[in-house]
Amino acid sequence: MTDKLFEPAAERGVFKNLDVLSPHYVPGELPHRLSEAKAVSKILSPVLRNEKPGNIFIYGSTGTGKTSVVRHVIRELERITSSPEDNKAGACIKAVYMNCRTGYGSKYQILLKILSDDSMNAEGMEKRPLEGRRNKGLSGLDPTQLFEKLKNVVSANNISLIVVLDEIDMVKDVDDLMYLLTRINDEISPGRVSIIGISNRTSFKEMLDARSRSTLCEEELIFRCYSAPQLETILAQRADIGLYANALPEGCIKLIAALGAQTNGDARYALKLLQKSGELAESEGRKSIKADDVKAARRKVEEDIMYETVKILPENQQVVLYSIADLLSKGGQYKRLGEPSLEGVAFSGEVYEHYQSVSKSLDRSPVTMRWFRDYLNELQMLGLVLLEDSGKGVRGKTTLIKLGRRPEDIKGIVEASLGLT
DNA sequence: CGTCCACAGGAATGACGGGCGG
DNA sequence: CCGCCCGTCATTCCTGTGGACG
Repeated sequence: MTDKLFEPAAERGVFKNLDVLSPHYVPGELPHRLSEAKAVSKILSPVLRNEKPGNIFIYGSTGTGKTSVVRHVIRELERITSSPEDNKAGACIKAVYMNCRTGYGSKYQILLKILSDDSMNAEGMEKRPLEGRRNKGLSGLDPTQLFEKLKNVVSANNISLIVVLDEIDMVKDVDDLMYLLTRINDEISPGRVSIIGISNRTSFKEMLDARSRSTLCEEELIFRCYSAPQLETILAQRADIGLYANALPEGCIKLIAALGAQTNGDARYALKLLQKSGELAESEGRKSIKADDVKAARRKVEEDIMYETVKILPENQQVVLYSIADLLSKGGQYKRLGEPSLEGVAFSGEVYEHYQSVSKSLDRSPVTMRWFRDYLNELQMLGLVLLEDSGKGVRGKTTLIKLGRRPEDIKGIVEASLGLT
């Protein structure tokens, strides 16, 4: 029983406000991430005195609040600078956030984004006599010109520019980008640029060259996974705002949190689990979630998450993934030489052959070996396939390809994404 | 032991489409 | 509307590497 006698009539039985469960929602308070938020704001605080803060590299697996914390701190920073009594130094802070996975995978695209971002063009820009007319929207310029342009804008307006690069491991020429952005600080007197890089890949740091590593990692933060009790608080907080009272029994919170903790302490996963559980309950006309809903939602969530990553892949990559799944689901092993067959493993050669015939049957023209290999590596980066160097004994030099889960499942997901039958 | 096979991944180059100036 | 300059995707060519085999 709630303390209210009458609940307002609602179409939905469980959800009051679904937005709250979205991964993009940044709550006013971040449970269990206060010290991280403080650390970030402390590093950034020089910006309020018009001094350059250190670059930050944030590392932590998915759903550990990296993005939320950064957005939260930036939001706070913007609030402070917009109030004259808090912003005594008159600092002009521009923060540009982008997720490098979605369309910002090269230094060019990133520079373009920074320059075209609303916050860079908002007030002030046109008024200053920095270059006369064409200030807005210039693309079709080469990177060095973009660079000069950015320098001018930042310097002429004494901007403290904070570039947030989420999923920074997805940008191809990071080293170039790092060099470019940090060089601005050497070449201009007023104005400064600092970088916040976010990644969930451990290996990323090693991929950087020594120079850009030391610049990016001036300050380093590691976000640890959430424990089950921590996830409980997070879930309870969101349920409080997003769900009707009593829609989520205590036991279900614990269950979802436990499952979330098993899945790398991924809050995003846990929240999605909550959402799907609620939808299941609603679909049966109930007003509260049962443990069975949660269990049933699990599989759905995993498929959903995978589907999301597959869906945004270029079609060619999807076809490559499909070929792998298809071959492995048929138990593909290397047949040409009388070699020991390995369960669930395929060689790059045979997969390429299969890919060619799959492409034909889909009425698409297959790409060359060369690109096929690049796609394979790309899929590995995304964690969709496992590649292993065939060490000794197997064959000259080849790659062993495996899938993280059942080939049939992946096949189905890609089929859905490509719109096959 | 040299040669060939099967593959990895760098470099050069071209086709294509988008925004911009005229 | 056209030509220009860009980035991206893709091909082609190439060099390197390691096991297999006569």
